[in-house]
Amino acid sequence: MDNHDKKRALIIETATKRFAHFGIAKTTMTEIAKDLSLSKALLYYYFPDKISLYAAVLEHIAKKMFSKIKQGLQDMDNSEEAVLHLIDMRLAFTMKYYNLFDQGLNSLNEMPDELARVIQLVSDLEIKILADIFKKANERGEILTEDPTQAAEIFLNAMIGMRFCVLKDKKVMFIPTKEEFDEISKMQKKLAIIFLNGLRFQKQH
Amino acid sequence: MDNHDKKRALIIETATKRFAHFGIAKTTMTEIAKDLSLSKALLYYYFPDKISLYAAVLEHIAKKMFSKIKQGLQDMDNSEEAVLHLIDMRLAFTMKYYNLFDQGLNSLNEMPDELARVIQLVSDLEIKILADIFKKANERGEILTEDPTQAAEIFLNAMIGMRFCVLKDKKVMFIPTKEEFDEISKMQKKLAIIFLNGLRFQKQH
DNA sequence: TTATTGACTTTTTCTTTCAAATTTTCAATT
DNA sequence: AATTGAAAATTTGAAAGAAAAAGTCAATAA
Repeated sequence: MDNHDKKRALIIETATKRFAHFGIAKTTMTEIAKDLSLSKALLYYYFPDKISLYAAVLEHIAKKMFSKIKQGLQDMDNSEEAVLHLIDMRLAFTMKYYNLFDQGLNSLNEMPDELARVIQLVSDLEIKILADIFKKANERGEILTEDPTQAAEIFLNAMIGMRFCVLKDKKVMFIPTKEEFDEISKMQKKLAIIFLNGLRFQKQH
Repeated sequence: MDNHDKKRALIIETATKRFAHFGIAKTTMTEIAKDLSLSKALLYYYFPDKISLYAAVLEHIAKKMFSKIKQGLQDMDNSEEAVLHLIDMRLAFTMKYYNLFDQGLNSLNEMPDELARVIQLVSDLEIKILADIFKKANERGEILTEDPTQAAEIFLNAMIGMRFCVLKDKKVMFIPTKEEFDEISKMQKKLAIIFLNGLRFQKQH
């Protein structure tokens, strides 16, 4: 990693703290520059605009999460344990970086290309991880899926989407409480168990 | 049904057209009154406020949908067919009354009590319908669920939530297109099949 | 007593304006 | 290539006032 990349990484690291805590809207480039004791203009030397820096931060955190998930996955020898681990790690990161993840999804206006790219990338990476879990389970004979990637996609959409439904009833204005996160997590795990069970003898069609 | 109730029903019917097409925000009480050729004040004689009228419309449409679902359910003798039918009917109504259903979920500010009540009611009704499907399937020996209501809740949260995830990637500003609705529906059906399969030999715990 | 209304009040939303904050650019410097 | 200060361009936020919409009520008709 050359000097340029090192500095970039440093900026990302610092920006992460601000973005994770206050979200993109409540964080200014001036603040990030001040945190790093350098000029705002220099930030623009390393990142073309605020959104790109934000996207870089998002990518960084997501990859950190995936690396942690994969790490835990090494010791695991059955798919149920693996998927529940994925859900747990997801919950931990979502709670810690709520403002970060929230933004990308929440904006109703048009999404900048760079951000869209990162979100797509992150989504693909997560599907891949889960698809790999399914593939291994397939090999072990635990389940029987012809298309692990598709199954992963279905499961992730369902599991992640649950969040919106569970929170819908309650009046969740800002950041969900620990209890609300736990409720979501519990639901997601129940879904996971039934879903995996459903893959055991999936009908071929 | 006495005169009072008849008039109420007429108001609801007329209001439905406006709300379904323009949503609650873009529909005024004056417009509804004009449609009915009566005074705005009279609307307030029948409904305490705009939200209550909106809630009544929502309840009316939801019950219409559930009645249609149940009707179709009568001829069906297996759970998969039944659940797929539920998804189809849901799609049809969601497409037709998109602006209607969208509102309740979308408002980030606090939800008025009356609207919350109706949404809860509608949610409960749908859970009951699906739980009944599961119970019947249980009796037929198709599946094996100790808690059909809980299973229904999990499935509905997952299935409905999918919508948000599937639409997230794409830039869906306003009303989703037919294609997007179809994509969601396809996903939901795949989930349904795996989920039902997962209930066949559910682990007791 | 119930249904209905027009005129009224209150509340919310929209528009405009303007200053301040923030993002973004750039020529000059190390 | 890395860095900066200063300035331009853009976005945001507050204030104020107008317009629209929600909601009320005393009077009237049936």
